[in-house]
Amino acid sequence: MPELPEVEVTAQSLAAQLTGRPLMDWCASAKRLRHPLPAKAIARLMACPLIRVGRRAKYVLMEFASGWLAVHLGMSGTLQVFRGPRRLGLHDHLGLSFGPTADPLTLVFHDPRRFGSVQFIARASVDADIGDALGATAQGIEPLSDAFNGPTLTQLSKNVRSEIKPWLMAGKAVVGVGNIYASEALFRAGIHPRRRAGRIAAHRMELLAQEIRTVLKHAIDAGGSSLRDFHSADGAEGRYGKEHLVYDREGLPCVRCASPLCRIVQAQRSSFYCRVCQK
DNA sequence: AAGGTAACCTGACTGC
DNA sequence: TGCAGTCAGGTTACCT
Repeated sequence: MPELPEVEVTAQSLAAQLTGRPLMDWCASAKRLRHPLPAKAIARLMACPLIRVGRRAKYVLMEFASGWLAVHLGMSGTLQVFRGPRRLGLHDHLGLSFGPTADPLTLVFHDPRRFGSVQFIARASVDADIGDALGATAQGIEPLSDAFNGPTLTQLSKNVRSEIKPWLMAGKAVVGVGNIYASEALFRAGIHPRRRAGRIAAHRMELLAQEIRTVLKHAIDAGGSSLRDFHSADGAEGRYGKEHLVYDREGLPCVRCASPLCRIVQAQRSSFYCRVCQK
């Protein structure tokens, strides 16, 4: 479910509801996620205020004085805030209760497929960029930052022989672009998903960088894509799913030229594109 | 270095 | 109604 826009919408919602509140209690399920829950670190955060909530790549970052809780939503994860205390239900893995005691809020991490994770990143272990501590998919440039533009993307793709779509999704050059938005941005830029990254002209890379930003911003404004069951931390549904131009539209007419859209598989993931409009 | 493959999981959907 | 097969927004480890 969650690519950058869904994670951003979640982080913004958590920030609005939980910033400044102290962690008062927590509970966890016994089922294991991609990483074991950092139980000791969470225990040490008791009574510590949540300084702020942000995002890096596809990670939600909850900042405390001693470090960050980094939550990855995997394929099916959600973070939702509930008023008052709340027990963990089926597929809930972590509950964090924030004060004040008179009016507590409980944050619940729910993830049926358990591809998600919760890690603690100690402040002391971070040099410059927290992305370095988060793994291979968080190394690249944030696509909504000023540092992300055509010339930079062109520079990074020099001599890269990988196909553009898997390269975009790998997170080494740009982070947060997942399967949906990679397909959408490439369609809007008129670039075939199989084209070699290092063989795309600078002016087309410029357009691609622009379309990546456009697609992500539109999705954030719409509250995220709502495939299956995405909803943000306040329970609202994303509406971007209705705006997909190619994703999950195999065989349907291209909005530009009306020829049937194609589906191929790259790096084990479905790619959707128009064979006429994308070269 | 880059590509392929399998693995980690549950749930929704399709077709027989 | 049920059962088997397929697919899903992500990441990582291990092969060639």
